[in-house]
This record gives sequence, C-alpha cells and structure tokens, in this order.
Amino acid sequence: MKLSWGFVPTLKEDPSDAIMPSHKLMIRAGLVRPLAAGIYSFLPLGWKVAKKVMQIIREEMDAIGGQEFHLPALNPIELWEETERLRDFGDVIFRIKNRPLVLAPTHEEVICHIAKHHIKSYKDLPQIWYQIQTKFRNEPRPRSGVIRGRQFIMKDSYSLDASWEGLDKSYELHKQAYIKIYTRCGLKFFMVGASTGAMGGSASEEFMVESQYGEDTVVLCDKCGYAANTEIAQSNVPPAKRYPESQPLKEIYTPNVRTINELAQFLNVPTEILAKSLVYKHNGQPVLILMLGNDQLVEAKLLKALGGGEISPIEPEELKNLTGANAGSIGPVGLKNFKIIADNRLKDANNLISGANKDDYHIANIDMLRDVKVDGYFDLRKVEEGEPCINCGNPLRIINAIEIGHIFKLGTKYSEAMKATFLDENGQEKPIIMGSYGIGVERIIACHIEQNHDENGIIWDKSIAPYQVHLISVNTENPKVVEVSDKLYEKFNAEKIEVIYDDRLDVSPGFKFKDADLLGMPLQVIVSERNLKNNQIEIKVRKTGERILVNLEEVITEVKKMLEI
RNA sequence: CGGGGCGUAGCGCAGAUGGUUAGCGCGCUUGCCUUGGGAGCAAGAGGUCCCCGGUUCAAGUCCGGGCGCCCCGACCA
Repeated sequence: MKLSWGFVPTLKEDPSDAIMPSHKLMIRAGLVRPLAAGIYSFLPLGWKVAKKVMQIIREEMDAIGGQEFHLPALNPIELWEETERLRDFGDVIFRIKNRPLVLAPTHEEVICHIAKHHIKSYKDLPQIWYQIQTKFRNEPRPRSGVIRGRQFIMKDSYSLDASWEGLDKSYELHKQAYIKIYTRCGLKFFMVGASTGAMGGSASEEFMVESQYGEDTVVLCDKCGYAANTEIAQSNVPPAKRYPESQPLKEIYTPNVRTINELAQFLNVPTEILAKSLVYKHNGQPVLILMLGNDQLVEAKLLKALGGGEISPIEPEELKNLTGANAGSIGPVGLKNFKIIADNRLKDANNLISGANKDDYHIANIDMLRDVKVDGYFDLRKVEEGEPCINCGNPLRIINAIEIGHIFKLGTKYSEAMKATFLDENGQEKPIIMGSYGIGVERIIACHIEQNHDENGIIWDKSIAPYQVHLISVNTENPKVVEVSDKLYEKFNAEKIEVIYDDRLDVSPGFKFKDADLLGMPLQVIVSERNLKNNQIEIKVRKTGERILVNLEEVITEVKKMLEI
C-alpha cells in the first residue's frame, strides 16, 4: 500500500477525550474512529490488524477441532425468554423495536437451538463450535476506547459433551489454545480463577493483562502462583475469636457513632470484635449480611451465596421502616423477618459488638451461637493487599487487570432450559454438557498496544503488525531515490513481504519519520540520497531504534533475515 | 443509574462583566520555496457557536428544558 493514495489518517495531537495510551494511539495512527459512545469504525489499517488477530484465533481453534460457524446477531426474543436471560441481562440486551428480535450479546441460546435439533446421540458428541462475530451489549458506560464498547468483535466457542469428563477435556483444550493465541499475539498475560456470574456453571477462569486502567482487580501470590479475581479470591486472614466464656448481652450508648472506625475509636476496642451489618434486598426480600470489622463485601460472592437472582443495597428509608434504625445502628440481635448470613470470619465467634437496631445504641457480647440465628456462613469478604495467601501464607499482591478472555464450564444450565438432549449408550435422554469460551478481539489489539508503545507511537509485534515493512523515500526531489524506492516496493510485494510505502512527494523527511514511528511497523526501510550515493539503504528496527546500512542488492535478504521469514 | 466536566471550523482550543463582520494553532486548497525528525512565506476555502424555547434593542455569552460526549462510582455475561 502506498501512502500517496492509502487512507491512513494520522493525527499529530492526542484526541482530547482519550486517557489510555492505546486509545490515543489507535486514533492517532488511523486504526479506528469513534462513531458514537462505545461504537468504533475500523479503518483499513486497524481492520488489517483485526484480521490478523482473528486469523491466529482461527488457526488455534481449528487446531483443537473447532468448527467455524457464522450465527445471526439478530435473535428471536422467545429464544432469550426460554433461558430467562432476557430478564437476567436486563437493559444490557439491545431490543429491536419493530420486530420481536434482540441483538445477541452472546450465543448460548442459538447454539442450544441448533444442538437441540441436530444432536441426537452420544455418537454425535463431542463438538466444538465457534465463530468470530460482532456482539452487541448496551453497556451502561462504555469506556477506554475499544476496550469496553457497545458493539465489539468476539470469538465465542461452545463445547458440547456427553460427559463431565468430556467437558473437562474440552475446557482444557480451550485453555491450551488460548495460551497459544495470546502468546502468538505477543501479549504478556496471566490466568486467574474467576466468578461464573450470571453465566452460571461450575468453574471459570479469566485471561488477564496487567494494566493500571484495568476494570478488574486480581489477587496474586508471587510465591505459589495463586491467582484469582477479587470476585472469588480468598486469603488466610484469621477469624474472629471464640472466648471460653460468653459474657451476657449488654446495650451500650454510642451517640453519633456510625462507622466501624468511629465505633472502634469510641469504645477503644480493636475492629476485630466488631460485626458490621449490611442490608441488601434479594429478589425483594431483606437480607442482613454480617461482616467482621472493616471487611468489604464482594457483591459477586454475596450473589453466589444467595443462589443467584437480583440483589441491591436497601434504600435507607426502607431500612428505617423495617428495623426502626438507620444504617450504622443495625445488628443481628432481635431482628425479625430477615434472612441473616455471615462471613466465614464470624463463624462461632463470641463477645462481638454490633448495632442494636436502635439509633445511637450498640449491643456488646454477642455470641454467634447463642444470640444470632444465622442462615449460613459464606466467604463474602474482599481480600486486601498483604494478607497471607490461602495456599502458602505469602503476602498477597493486588493489581488491576484487563480481561482478554474467559472460559466457563457451563454444565447443563442452557441445555436443560432449552431441552437440548441426546440419548446415551443406555438409550437414556440426557442434557448436553456445555462449555462456553470467549475472546475479545479489540481487547487483544488494545492490550498489545498498551504493552508495546513508546512516546512516538505503536511498536507492533510482527505477528499482528498491519505491515512488516515501512518503506520510506526521503529526498524525493532526486529521481534516483524515487526510482530505487519504487523498485524496492515492487520487490517487497513480489516477495510477499507486507509493505506500506511512504511515497509521498510533498512530505518532508521529518514528517515521514514521525508517521512511521507512530504507525509502528517492525522494520523501516529508508531510501535516501546520502546513502544511495554509496549504494546503501538504511534499515531501522522500530522496537530498538537500531539502524543498519546494507547494500541495495541485499535489502530483501536482510529484511527477510531480520523478520525471520 | 448517582456524582463531576465538556459541547465554538476536520482536529486541539480561546472567546471577563451580553454589544460591530466569532478568533488562534494544526490540518486543508493554490503558488513560491524547502527535503534526515511533524519547515518557511503569501493568498484562500471552511461555522446551524449541539438542539428547542425564553429574557433583551441586542445572546456563543444570561435563564429553562432536551440531546450528545468524556471522567469517577455502581454495574459488567
């Protein structure tokens, strides 16, 4: 491609509303343009990168026996009612106004629909079906350029198995394929245990890229390798104590004390004997949640403990009506018509202090066994930096990360709901056992740029660079330079080396160099008057800045060597 | 969905207390000139000042409403 006619609109200045380097650079280098919030147009250069990423994904999915589909983005709304996900997704699902259709945010339903009609026997299994397709999600807040959009490209695949062992195998195949895909795309990444969320299922893992801009927080142990999303992460923090003797309950006057810290200070006691009460509504019913001290509640854990459904913090007014007290004075003792669950750290503890359900009063010496009717203990707390690792005791680290892939063992949630069954060896009807696996294509591109850029621009890995070579002619007033450059361009093309050629006659050398660094092709081949005098051509490595001079006749050979092709 | 910010030329922005013909840099067009790190000179083109309504002799500017975009939070399959 020649820049004299190619559409590569580069920008000298950063777009004002971009924060992340990848967002700025994708726009400045002419890869994408915003159309609306969370909606981007891919321009030729960006689309070329996307196609390379998709090709890598395709090759690795094919290698594990995946079969590529192309499923419709428009789905009948009934399909989504069958699995109740129309309700579960809520406003996130785009609905079509003039037909009973929705824009699919993912494709478990369609896969099940096909499987239901065509998978009849255990002999038809296993299957791995995948597609690379545009997904639609009405995100409440798109952000970070292409990283969270309302429309995005996703590789989604689905495994269909006759047994749980089969699912394990399909899951493992995907895990290995994903490792290869991200490695080939030149990403530094890691895996964490993750929450299955509303997708359901028994287990899931996420592929993560460390980034200060990441929307996820993950807990890492540098010693034993423990890694988990904070949505499920646990640590080895000590539980609250159980003293030999439980003191009698005692009401204490605590004027204007609202928070745990204020309470600890007011009573001059450690936070480890204080039980914090939170009230949520679960499917419309109030639930009291007891946490130790200043422990933070993880809503994903709470949702899991409650078995799914809808949860939200209770409104202050309703809280007052139900308990007679305001937040800050709520407690488990004497509370009626509330489901009460507690964090594991509080199990069997005694001599605790919590709210009295009366403003400005707390109750001391609460014994979880004697005074509280607990409906269950669960891990509900957020792990904090420096707490001992659950496996080895080493202090844990907490970092932000961007999720670039997620793999789920779904089980039979969808096949049961949609009656996608098969006959097993004994002629018994069984639901198909499913797995679901996703990769965000734009996120791979954005994360690659996050990890590979400098103050001048992008530094592409050759595996997904739009072009391998950026050919530059400087001193175009010299006909010899133009002639040699043109010939080199033809030669690169003949040799099937992808080349973008800055053949513009009216652009100064400095401008071309800046553009080349911004676009970030792995090698720059520079044809100039001063080097041509000695029959030499300059090759610059974008990543290292290293420059070498080679004889004109050796350029192609040298470039091939440097690109290892 | 809560909180904050912004909306003026393709992009980045300036336009106190309302007051002529709305500016600046970059980019764009034409000409001259220039060619190793985003050159220079000259002449140009380009505007629904986000939209609707109001106040006023007069609104980019003040008031009301709406829309859009960004950021923080909530949510995130």
